Amino acid sequence: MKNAGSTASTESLLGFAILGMLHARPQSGYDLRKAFVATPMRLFSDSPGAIYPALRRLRVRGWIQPTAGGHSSRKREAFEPTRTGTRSFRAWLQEPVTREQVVWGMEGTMLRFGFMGLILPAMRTAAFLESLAREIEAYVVELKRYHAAAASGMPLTGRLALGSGIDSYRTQARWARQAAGQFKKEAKRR
Amino acid sequence: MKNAGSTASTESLLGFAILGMLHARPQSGYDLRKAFVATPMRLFSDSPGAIYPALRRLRVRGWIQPTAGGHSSRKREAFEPTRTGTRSFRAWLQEPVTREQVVWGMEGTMLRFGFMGLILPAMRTAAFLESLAREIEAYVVELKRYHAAAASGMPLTGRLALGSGIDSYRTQARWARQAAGQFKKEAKRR
DNA sequence: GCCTTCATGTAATGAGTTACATGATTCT
DNA sequence: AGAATCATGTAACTCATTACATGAAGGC
Repeated sequence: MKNAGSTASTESLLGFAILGMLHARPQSGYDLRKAFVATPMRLFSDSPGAIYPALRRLRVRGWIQPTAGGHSSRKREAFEPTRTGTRSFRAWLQEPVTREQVVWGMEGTMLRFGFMGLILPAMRTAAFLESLAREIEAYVVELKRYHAAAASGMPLTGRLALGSGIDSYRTQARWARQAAGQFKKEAKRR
Repeated sequence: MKNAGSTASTESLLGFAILGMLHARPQSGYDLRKAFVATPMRLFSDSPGAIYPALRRLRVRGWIQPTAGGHSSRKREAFEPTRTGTRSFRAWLQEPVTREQVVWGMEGTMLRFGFMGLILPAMRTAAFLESLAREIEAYVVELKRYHAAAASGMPLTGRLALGSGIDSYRTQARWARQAAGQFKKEAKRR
């Protein structure tokens, strides 16, 4: 589904998801597969045909490397992020939220937010959430305009679907505003 | 991103989106592109490299055909659904809502709902919404369990992201229940 | 020794993305 | 006539999907 939302480096969303997981803890491809089925990261594929090629891509880019310990007893090869990997990851986390990302689904955006706590200070996270809220609110205005204008000529279900979408976005915008406040407070507190 | 959610016939979500638009009104590839940028269907690609191949696929399957009138003045070739196309479309609309579809994003599901008013009776729509609500609610239970269990070992942002996702799902489930009620009433009224 | 699970991979396929190509039509 | 827009298409590339292949470890 189009791009992961990265302007600079182009890597798939799955790639960044893996990179993020490796920032939490060095893991093997098999570990990642298990995590992808057992956690809310189910959003991502657990198929080896997706994960192992992604791992190779990341390795070739020099973003991850096998852990120093080498594959222990069992033939498991765990990976950890390299320094450039962490730099790329941080850059990805800090990319501005675009309208496109909001329109094409919030998976990537929420994934970024979920990983932010690993390596970004609270202030950055607050800024991210505020830009997210702004983008969503702007998009809601656009959607409402359309909803009002094109109400006729659409089946009832179409109008309801659109209305439900608008509501979801508004809820998410409110949430982002409120969470941003929390992180700002957190940033000041310390 | 994985499948459109069809068990029987495999056609991409874009393909079904196009098929649905053609049920509303015969259109050319160019018309569809314009609609995809100008309406909330922006979710779909407006790139010719996606739409024209999709149109060909649908034509080869015998689901759509050029309109009888032929391309009027300008070289526009409008398409309309065939009888088998409508049958496939109706079958797609009526496919049960699966957990996978809920996990992998509601785009396909909401798209189906939005088109339902075109060719399905209110009773069917109500049934669809109820099965949707059931699936979402079951998934929310799963997510909550994970949220409670894995609260530790996740960064704050991760927990918040998960919590926000759960809230969104709950809101959507409530909406589905309420809308289902409306359609049931509508079905009885006539 | 055999079977299951662990663990990594590859091949074929399908579909979307970007970017370019190609005519036809209307406007000025 | 020349420019802009209409309208359809193709080529190269990327990435995920399904399904299959391979070998090693450990349980019985």
